[in-house]
Amino acid sequence: MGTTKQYGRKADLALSLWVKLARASATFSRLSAKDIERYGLTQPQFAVFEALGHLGSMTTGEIGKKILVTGGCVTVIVDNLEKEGLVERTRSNEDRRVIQVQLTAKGEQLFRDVFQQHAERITELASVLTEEEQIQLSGLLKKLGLALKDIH
Amino acid sequence: MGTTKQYGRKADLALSLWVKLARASATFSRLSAKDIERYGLTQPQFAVFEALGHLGSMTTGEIGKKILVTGGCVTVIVDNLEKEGLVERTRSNEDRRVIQVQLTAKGEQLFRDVFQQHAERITELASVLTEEEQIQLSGLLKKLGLALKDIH
DNA sequence: TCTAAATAGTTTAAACTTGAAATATGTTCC
DNA sequence: GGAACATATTTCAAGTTTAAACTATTTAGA
Repeated sequence: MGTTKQYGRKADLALSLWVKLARASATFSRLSAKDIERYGLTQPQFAVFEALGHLGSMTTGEIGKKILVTGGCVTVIVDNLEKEGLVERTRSNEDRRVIQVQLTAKGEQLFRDVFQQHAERITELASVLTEEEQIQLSGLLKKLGLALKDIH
Repeated sequence: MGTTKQYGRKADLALSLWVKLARASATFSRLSAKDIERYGLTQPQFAVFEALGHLGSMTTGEIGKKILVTGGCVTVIVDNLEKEGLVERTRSNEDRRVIQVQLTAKGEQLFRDVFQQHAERITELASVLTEEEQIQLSGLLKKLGLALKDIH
C-alpha cells in the first residue's frame, strides 16, 4: 500500500505484490462471473462444469482439489448442477465410498454451446496485456502458485 | 487446463492465465487468512483494519472501493470490528449522510502490535519468488488490474 | 477374523457477500 | 420554496464457503 518505505524494502515489495494480486484477481473474477451469468451458472458452478467438460468424469474429491474448495462446498455445487440436469453422480463399483461426477448429455450440449463464447470473452479481457506479457505473467503466477501450494 | 490447443493459441493462453491467476491468488489468500486468524480477525475484517491503519479515517463508501466489496458488506464488516472495539463510526458534520470510520485507541494499539508480524509473514511467503520476479509480477498485475478496472 | 484407523462424501451451523429495497440527506432547477 | 433526482448508508433475503461432526466403506494390524 502506498509508496513509502514503512516495513523495509522487501516487506513493502511483498505487501504491494499481495495487494496487486488480490485486486487483479478480484477484478478479473468479477468480469468473468458477469459473463458466466449469461449462461445461467454461478462462477463455482461454472468451474466444476468446465473441469468436467475438459477432463471428463471426476470424483468429488478430485473436483475439490482442482477448483480449490472444500468437500462440503463441492457437494453443494454438484447438487445445484444436478438440479439443473447438467451433471450426474454415479457410485463407483470398485470403491463404494467414491462418487464419480460427469456431465449429462444436456450438460455436454451446453458445454459445447457455451464454452467457446466464454473463451472468447476471457481472451478479450486478457488482451489488455500483450501476448508476451501474458506469457511472462503466466509463468510467474505458475511459479508462485506451485511454490505456495505446499506451505501450511 | 492442459497444454493442447483447443480454442486457438490466443484463447488457450488467456484461459491458462486466468486459471493461474485464480489459483495463485486463492492459495496466497488462504495462507494470509491463516496468519490473520492468529490475531482474532477474519480476512475482510483485516483488510478494513489495515486500510484504516495505513490511511486513517475513511468513509464507508471509500472502504468499499478500497477493498473491492459492496456497501452492504462494508456495513457488516465495520459492525463486527465495532463490536470488537477496534473501530468507531462518526457521522460527518459537513454531509450528514456520510459516516467516517476510524480506528479506536485499542485498534491503533493492535495495529501497531500486529501488522509488523503480518508483514513479515507475507514477506516470507512472497520470498518463493526472487525480488526481481516480484517486481516484474507486481508490474504486470498492476497493469492488468488497472486496465480491467473500468471494463463492465 | 475382527477391531481400529483411514478415507470419501454429506450434513450442519456460522460467517461472508451480493443486489435490491429502504431510509436519510443533499443538490438542482423551476 | 419545493419537486425531482442523486448520493451515502443500512437492512434484508438468498446464495456461497468453511470447518466440524457424521455416515458409510475400506484397509491394516493383532
